[in-house]
Amino acid sequence: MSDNGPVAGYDKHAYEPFAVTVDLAVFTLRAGRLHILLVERGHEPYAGRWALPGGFLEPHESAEGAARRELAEETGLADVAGLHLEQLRTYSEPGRDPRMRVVSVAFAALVPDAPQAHGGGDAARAAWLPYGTQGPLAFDHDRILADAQIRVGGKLEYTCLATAFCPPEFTLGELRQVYEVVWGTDLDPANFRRKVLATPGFVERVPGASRLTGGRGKPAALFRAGDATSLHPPLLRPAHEPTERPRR
Amino acid sequence: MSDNGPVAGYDKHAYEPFAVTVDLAVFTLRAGRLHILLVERGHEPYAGRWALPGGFLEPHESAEGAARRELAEETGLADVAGLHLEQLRTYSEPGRDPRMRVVSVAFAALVPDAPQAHGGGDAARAAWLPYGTQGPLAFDHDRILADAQIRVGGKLEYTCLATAFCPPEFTLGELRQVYEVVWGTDLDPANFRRKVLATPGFVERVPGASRLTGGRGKPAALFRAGDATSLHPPLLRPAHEPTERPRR
DNA sequence: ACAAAAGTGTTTGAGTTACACCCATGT
DNA sequence: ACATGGGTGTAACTCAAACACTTTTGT
Repeated sequence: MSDNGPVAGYDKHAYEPFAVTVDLAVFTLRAGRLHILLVERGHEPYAGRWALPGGFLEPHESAEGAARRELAEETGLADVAGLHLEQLRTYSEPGRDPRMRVVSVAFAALVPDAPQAHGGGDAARAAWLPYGTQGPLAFDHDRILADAQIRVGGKLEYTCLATAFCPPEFTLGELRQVYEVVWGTDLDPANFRRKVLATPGFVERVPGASRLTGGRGKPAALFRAGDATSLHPPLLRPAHEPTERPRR
Repeated sequence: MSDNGPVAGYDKHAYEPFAVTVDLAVFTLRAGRLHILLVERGHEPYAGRWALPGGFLEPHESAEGAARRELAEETGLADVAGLHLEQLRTYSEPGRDPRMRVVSVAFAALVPDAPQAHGGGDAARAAWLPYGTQGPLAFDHDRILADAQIRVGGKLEYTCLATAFCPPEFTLGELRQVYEVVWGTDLDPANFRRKVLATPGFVERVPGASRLTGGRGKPAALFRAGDATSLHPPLLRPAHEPTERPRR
């Protein structure tokens, strides 16, 4: 952005051009497992491999705009406007695409329990796969996906992001399951409930309504996502390995 | 990255090329204030305005590589390898540079009390300015800088990042000052000390040595940065609006 | 009746805050 | 002597983990 680069006059074609793309890690919760949206590549390189959905930036759009457009095309969802879409980071290592220099802005998207995936506008096959079963992906998409999963898991701790996985109305048990599935841990239902309700604006009660929770158990109250976005104090993930702490 | 874009054959010059640059928000602590490294623009647009240092990606380097190269050029520091450099996000709105389509990967860098800034390899003037006194910057750099400051402040809470502002050996008072300056709050020295020492790997004692703290007061023990990177439990910033707390 | 999940209550303990107090140095 | 910042001790408080217990459904 400064003029300290080698080109002072911005000769548009003097240098090897960079292609700029977006890649999307689209997560959903289905059948109690974290799923990820993937497309199958039709040609080389990596023909037949799964890859993250994505595509080129068009001249008039920002990376966020391109990501939301791709999200709509690949998921087939009608109202893509309300979905959570978050820029992750940009991957720019030379050689990450063998054909040319591609700089890719990666995004993470969170969608409620998903409609059928379909191959977007073109012939590529698209599918929701349980996270962890996807095998090696094309390009550096394994790394992007891993980075995305870490980011999403971390953001659950200090944001109200978890509601993005839920339908418009949900029970606290469903909300708790979001944390349990993404973190791979169990949470105490009683303490979770207190914690969520003690955070103003995290969720709000839907008056009157309640939902039977799959047959078993007492019917649960329904909640909507509130207008809060951050979680103070945070909802900390249980310590994975209990830290051996020296006492004085 | 997928082939869902409009161009299947990767014709390198068929599209308006994107320029890819890096922009750096370089922070340091000097004289008890947060300072930011800026360069003065020599020509239009925004001639005479301050801007973040940065420049074009060269064909063989990643954004991280370009950022570290620019950091070395602009700060004049010898060992730029150990400095903390962190990708912030990518700014890609069309029109953010009036001349052409520029996609910029922004980084935040943290350096210990700084040597003289000098204009890098070219004629641009460079200087350390106290954060907040810089006036409107060129392009969208005000926003990038604000985003960077928020990110750095937040990361102090749950990472060991604060040592990146310190020289190789430092006192706990100096480390505490990092938090106080970046957050703009005062911290209790006693509790801060306990908190830092209770986190394994945050700092380690330099045996024997101690430093006179600018003349006044008891000589303080010296510490080095440890090998820990994250802070569990976090060192939370005091509540911004003081919660009405019943006194004992 | 039993299992299962929602929801409430209570105990306990870890961690933080606030502040009192001593220590070592320069002026 | 006194101011200044380093460093230790401690009581009060807050919050969250753990778990017992009641409620309401389906089988």
